[in-house]
Amino acid sequence: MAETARHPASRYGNRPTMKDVAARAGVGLKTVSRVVNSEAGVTPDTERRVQEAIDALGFRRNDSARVLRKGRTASIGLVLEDLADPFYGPLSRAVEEVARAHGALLINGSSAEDPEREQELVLALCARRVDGLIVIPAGDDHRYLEPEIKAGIATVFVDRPAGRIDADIVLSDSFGGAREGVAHLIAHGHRRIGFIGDQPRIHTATERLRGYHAAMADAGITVRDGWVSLGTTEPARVRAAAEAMLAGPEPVTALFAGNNRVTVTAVRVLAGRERPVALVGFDDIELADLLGITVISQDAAAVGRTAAEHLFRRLEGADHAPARVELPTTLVPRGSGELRPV
Amino acid sequence: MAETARHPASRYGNRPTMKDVAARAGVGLKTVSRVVNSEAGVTPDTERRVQEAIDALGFRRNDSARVLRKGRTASIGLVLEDLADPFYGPLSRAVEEVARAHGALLINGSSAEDPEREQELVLALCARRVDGLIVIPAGDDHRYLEPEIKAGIATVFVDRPAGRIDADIVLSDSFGGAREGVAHLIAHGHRRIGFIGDQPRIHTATERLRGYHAAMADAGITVRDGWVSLGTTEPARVRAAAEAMLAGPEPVTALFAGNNRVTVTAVRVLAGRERPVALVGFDDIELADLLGITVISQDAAAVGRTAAEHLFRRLEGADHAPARVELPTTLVPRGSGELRPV
DNA sequence: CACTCAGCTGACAACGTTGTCCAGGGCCTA
DNA sequence: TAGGCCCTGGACAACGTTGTCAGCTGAGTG
Repeated sequence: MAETARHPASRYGNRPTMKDVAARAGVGLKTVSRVVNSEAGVTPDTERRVQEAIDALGFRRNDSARVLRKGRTASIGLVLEDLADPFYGPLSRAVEEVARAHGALLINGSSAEDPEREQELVLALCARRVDGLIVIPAGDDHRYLEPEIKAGIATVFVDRPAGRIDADIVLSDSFGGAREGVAHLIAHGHRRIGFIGDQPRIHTATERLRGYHAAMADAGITVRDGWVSLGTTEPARVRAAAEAMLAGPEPVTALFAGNNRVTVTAVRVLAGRERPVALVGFDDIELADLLGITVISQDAAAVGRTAAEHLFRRLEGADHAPARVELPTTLVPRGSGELRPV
Repeated sequence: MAETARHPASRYGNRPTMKDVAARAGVGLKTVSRVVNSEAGVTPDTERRVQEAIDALGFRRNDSARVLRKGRTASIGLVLEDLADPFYGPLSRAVEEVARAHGALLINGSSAEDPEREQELVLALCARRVDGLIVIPAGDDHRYLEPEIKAGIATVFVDRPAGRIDADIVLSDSFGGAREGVAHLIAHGHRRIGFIGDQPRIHTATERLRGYHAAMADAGITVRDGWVSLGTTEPARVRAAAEAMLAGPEPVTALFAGNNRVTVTAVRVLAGRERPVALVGFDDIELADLLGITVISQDAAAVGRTAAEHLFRRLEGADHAPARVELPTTLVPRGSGELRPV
């Protein structure tokens, strides 16, 4: 027991170490290290003996110690909003693939759109000394990351720019995408168009709103009070917002949904209505083709891949000024966005 | 440069250590450690001085060293098939939430259904000394994990049992779910029912097929050649399989889809047909309600949560025999499964 | 046969942290 | 005022690995 307290690492369950392997194989510690790392300069016979000892003992190198010694963890951190959101699955997977190609593991965390939780997660990852960080920011002040970045943790922000610090960023063209989507509705004859988006705190939400306003202004349409709803994407509130816009003597004839969750709820609301209402949503959704939903599609996997590749280029020494990469969006017409106003 | 070689950890970018903080605050090393870990026995005044030094230097504890010393990494590994698959997003998120509640981080990896890649990932996680592992197995031989488990890495398998070793397992009732779904079709008058599933190598695929056979046998129906297709879930092949079953003089009047990806393709195939064909799919899909798709729903989040809770119970010392937890599925009738044969 | 040289091997320190243990100082009590 | 005790602080070793460097062996050469 006292033994346990003295050697807390026995919690590993007394895993064999290189020392044990060395003793069993009758060689020196460093020779085991050489075999484990496939370094040159070991006779085939010695190597065989060491390998046998490794197999017999079930030895597995302790990467914690290795990391401590080498200074690189071969892991990167990804902090996103919600792993369960269909937008982040492919993004995360794409990041993982790039990491794998570079021999790195991926540590994942969801901020749940809570700035404090984001910071807590990011700092935990920094304490682990991840080599790099990919962050989909929830907060709007990332100065807490300055010492970390200065200390060498490469960081790339995704989907929304970092707050109050200058850093690499990869995002979709939210403004342009929304503008195109709304212009598409206008081109099909709509003038009274509603916009339902996420909280204005979120950068993409305001960018998309800005796109909406730009398209309306381009067409010389004055946006009326009540056509715009910004808030949570919680179904009940989105439903209420949509229904309010669709009521009254001069209801909107078309809706622009600011993200995939809003689109899903909007589809449900519109499905229960007699009068057809046009709809364009930002972000693609599975089966949207079967439901005939017109969307502004952004390629989540491409965003993730681009960000990760950028990160590894930094890790390999690229030290140019922070860059901003904006990926284009695509309008995918499927019917709902081509309905004429009634 | 020689300096760099001698002190490879300078790759951290010369991050300050506790020693640096101690020097700056004019206290001993251990005192800094105490402050960092909020241990008792430090005067408020000393604590303040240390804290100031920490902030000034931008010190962040190096968890690698901590882990090495303490023997616990406060992280768990999750190896699944594909993070981009909508089934695994919620599962992964649920695992993450439980981990978070226990103060642990989550390291994620996708096996892409490749046994070799699974093993590679799992062993990499073991080398990191994750405290525990949650694995959705791709391979069917997990004896390679025996030394790891013996060495104390708690392991829970999910969705499919481990191969050739005895371990904890949490899964959905694939057999019962499929049987219920097929029986549902039979109850609506179908006799010629097709089954399209994943590769027989995958446990859930064969369990669901077994459920199909059981339901058919219960109804005294002889399953004909050509009603069953097992293979990849790649859209083109699923499409070909479905079309083959729907052709000929005695086509099937209903389809049972073995997983969400098959269901999606099946819906696409059936959407292009005149004659209505009934469909029940295993796994729920977003917007399936709007498309009226009847499914056997399994609660991915519940599976993830259960597995993670089980894992942490193990980590906290539970050492009963390996357990098997089977979660029930739910039939959700939405129209497609209630169509009568034509 | 002595010498060189190359190729293997192992002793040792260091990575940054935490557990143990001891020293010193202040305070309280007798 | 002396004695004892508690509280705070620090020296030191250890966790398991890898880089450095020096020693050893055996073969080849003059």
